[in-house]
Amino acid sequence: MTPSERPRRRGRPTAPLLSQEKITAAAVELIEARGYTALTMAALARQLGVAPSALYNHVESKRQLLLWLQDHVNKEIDCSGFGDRPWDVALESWAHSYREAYARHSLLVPVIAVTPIAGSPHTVAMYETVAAGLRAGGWPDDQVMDVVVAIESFVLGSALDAAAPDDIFDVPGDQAPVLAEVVGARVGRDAARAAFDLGLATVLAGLRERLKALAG
Amino acid sequence: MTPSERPRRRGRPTAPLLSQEKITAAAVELIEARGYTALTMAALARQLGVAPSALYNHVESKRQLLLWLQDHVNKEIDCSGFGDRPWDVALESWAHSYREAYARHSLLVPVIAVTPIAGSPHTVAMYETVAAGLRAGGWPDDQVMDVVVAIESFVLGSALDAAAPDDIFDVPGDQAPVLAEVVGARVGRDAARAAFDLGLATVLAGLRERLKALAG
DNA sequence: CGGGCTAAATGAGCGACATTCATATTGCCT
DNA sequence: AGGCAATATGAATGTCGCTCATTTAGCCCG
Repeated sequence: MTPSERPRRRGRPTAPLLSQEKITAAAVELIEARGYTALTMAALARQLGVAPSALYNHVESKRQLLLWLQDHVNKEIDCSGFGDRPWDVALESWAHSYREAYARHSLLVPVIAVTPIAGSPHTVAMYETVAAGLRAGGWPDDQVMDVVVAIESFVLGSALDAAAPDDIFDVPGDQAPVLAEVVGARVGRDAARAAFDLGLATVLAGLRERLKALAG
Repeated sequence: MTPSERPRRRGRPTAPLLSQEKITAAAVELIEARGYTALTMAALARQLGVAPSALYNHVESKRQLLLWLQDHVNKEIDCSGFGDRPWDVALESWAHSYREAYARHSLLVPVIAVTPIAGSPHTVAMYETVAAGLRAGGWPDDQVMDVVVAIESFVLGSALDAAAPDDIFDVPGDQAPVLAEVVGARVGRDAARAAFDLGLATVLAGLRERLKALAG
């Protein structure tokens, strides 16, 4: 049987079929169902029941779509600690939440790391919250962004690392004996997670020390 | 005037025109001259005076080419501190060198973060050196890779950050007043560099403290 | 010495994508 | 009622990475 072709209407529909919200939601659905390689403009249009070219009435380019996705992801990052908890505690839970979000969206990392935040309202809101929290915690204005960027760099690097296969460091023991041994010494655990936890704890300890030195 | 078509030979040449070294070198040249977007298989073949399909007798895929590039880049990272300097000093200069290398090759970051190192001899050698250095510095085997990965995550995240435009955090002051202020408070400096230096110093301080606690 | 195997090139062409464009249809505003 | 703007369609385009049949030349082996 010929599949009953859905009779697509030509021309302007009564109500717009597309919008930023619908497109972003469909993209998220697609990614969660079939991963980032499945996110093509054609597949996205299909998901929305629309011709590929129709998307371009609403989104400038695929790159812009990724920025919408970024803002969507950032909306889910937990900044709630800033305000009611000490800056270091808030920073820690923010970093954890941030890493988890981008571990699931590591393909976005190289895009967002390089894109101005101005067009992304939730992203701006997040930075505002974090910056205000650090300032309230006693950090001088001219170091706040350095702290934010340093943590963020670590978080995004760790998110990439979390997307790596578990055996990424496996090597024949005769080529690199020490490496083979220390790699072997960490099997069993979630290695990427352990490295992140160690790194984050270390940075936070260092930051506390630094702020104390500034104040004292 | 018709450009004198170089008479390409068909069939097997007397001596191979291509090899891993030549291809990698040509790719580096191309990237340094015209950036990563110019690195296409066609352009690379052109650079080598060869048909695009000829490349595939020597390299499996573009992805593999990028891995060759990774190994080439890693060869230039300075690990000389390990062996003759204290572990923390060596780690610091390694991190600096590492970041500089990948700031110039940030497109490789998402690729290498996810690719097993086994096929890349210089990369393996680098990790072996670093692992041996940390062990010699007193780090227990089961934490060596966590330290390495933590530093590496920070370095790669910072390399991405270094590729970002300077105005990435610029926002209208009415939308995010605190953010606008703290961003304004760091103009003039190389912001990405400052964040990296602060982060690295902080991590190193934290690591020293942690190792002391382990020993004591 | 000659015949086949293999390495290494060529060029045509394919399939996936993002993106553009002419065109069509419809609602809204004047 | 007329016209404009919004929003869809589908065909077409250009760029890529990559494959394949074919060609040529050196090398090994009988």
